[in-house]
Amino acid sequence: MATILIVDDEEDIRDLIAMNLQREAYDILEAADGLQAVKIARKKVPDLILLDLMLPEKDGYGVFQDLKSDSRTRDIPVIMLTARGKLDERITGLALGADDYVSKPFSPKELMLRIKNVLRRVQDYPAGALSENGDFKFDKNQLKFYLCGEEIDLTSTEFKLLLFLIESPNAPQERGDLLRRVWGYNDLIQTRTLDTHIKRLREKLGSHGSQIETIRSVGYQFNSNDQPST
Amino acid sequence: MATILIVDDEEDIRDLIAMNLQREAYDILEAADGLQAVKIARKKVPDLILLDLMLPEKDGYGVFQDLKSDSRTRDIPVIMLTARGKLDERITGLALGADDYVSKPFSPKELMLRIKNVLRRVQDYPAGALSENGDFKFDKNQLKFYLCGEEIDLTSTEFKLLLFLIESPNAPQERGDLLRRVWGYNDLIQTRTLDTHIKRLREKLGSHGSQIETIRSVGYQFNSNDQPST
DNA sequence: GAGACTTGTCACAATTGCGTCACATTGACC
DNA sequence: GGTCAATGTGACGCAATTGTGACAAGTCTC
Repeated sequence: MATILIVDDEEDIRDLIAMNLQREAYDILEAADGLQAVKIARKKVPDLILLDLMLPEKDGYGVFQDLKSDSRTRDIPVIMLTARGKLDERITGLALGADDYVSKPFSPKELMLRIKNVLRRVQDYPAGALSENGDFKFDKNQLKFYLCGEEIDLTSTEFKLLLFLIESPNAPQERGDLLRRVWGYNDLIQTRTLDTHIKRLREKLGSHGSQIETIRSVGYQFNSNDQPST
Repeated sequence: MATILIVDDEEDIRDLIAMNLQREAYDILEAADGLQAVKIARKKVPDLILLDLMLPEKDGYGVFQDLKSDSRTRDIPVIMLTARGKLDERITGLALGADDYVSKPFSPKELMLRIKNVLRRVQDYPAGALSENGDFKFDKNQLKFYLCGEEIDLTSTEFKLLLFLIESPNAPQERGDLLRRVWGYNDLIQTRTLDTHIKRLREKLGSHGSQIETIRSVGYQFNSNDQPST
């Protein structure tokens, strides 16, 4: 379930959003002014904040800055709502770091779409969808792999193999296990396929390729560079 | 002039609407049942559809679904009319994607207001109907597509396909999902239709065609050139 | 009903992933 | 240092996937 904080004093917008979203099991928090919003956001961390820039008491941008300056709320995506769709306001909002920007009047459909788009980023990544180790980062949903922030194109076999190695770092993985888990081979067959793929992986990893170590007569092992937290 | 399609078999409502609206230069189309409504809507694309859920022949929701599953009418705003103002019905309607919902009995003034509200969104603020990514721009109301400001003629299938890809940029869209969302295929059927349409799209996109990337054994992905706002 | 347009399917070409092989290199043990 | 098994490496070929052009059926327009 996603939690959304709505910062707005107009009831109809709250109703609209509540009606559209609650059916899909969203948890709605409400706040009529800025201070309260920041307070709620810090207490129960929402997945998304819907911020109306036309607040009665406080400047919407100020609330936004407050949220962004607190580490507990800094990384929550914010969708801004404004009465006017002026370009310079839009630019200001996006420049400040808003994730999206919707001008009133808007259709329910549009708002829902934007909310879902933003939430998709959050919800598509349930715990475990991202796997990370040092400079190695996996996006298991999108089947993408990043090395030092740069996307590296891996084939699906390479992806599975590297992921399996990295999820058990600093421990040798036996050939038989690798063949079973990555290729689905159940019999202990004799094949050089594994070695060839290790080679191709090392190539694609460049200087980091050496982190895949050969354990003679056993298999392969990924050596993490991560410092164990002391 | 705005064009409104009224799907209703109660003459008084039609009269009411006609009287109120024609003075302000609206074009009224009429349909007494679902099939006819869908037919008219496809032929002469209205700006707004007023759909009575209490139809004699067909289920109003069914008509709605029909309209929404056709690319030519999918993005026309729909106001639902119902005799009952139950909240769950209202929610069902809005969840399905209706733009507004009016319960009978209603005052002419209220209905006019809602009609004008919806039309204003479409006519003055087409923002919700616009989808944009880099040089790619969609007008979902007019079903038009612009590349670098120039209109490119897309068929409705091409439009749906490209829009779906672009609304989830930089992420692979699986063949199955595309076939389901664009073609409505629910079974995992084996077809080359998708590939053929991708090819036709790439052709029409010219040098930008390469932004549609093939993800082997998975599907296709649209690569955005947009810089993420920092 | 003629003609233009859209769209699904097919056959064939091009591409890509991947398993295997031959040979080179390495490392353990004598 | 010699020997042998295990692994590294580059090349090759098959099979699956995708690109491409043509075609025919269906739909809409006039």
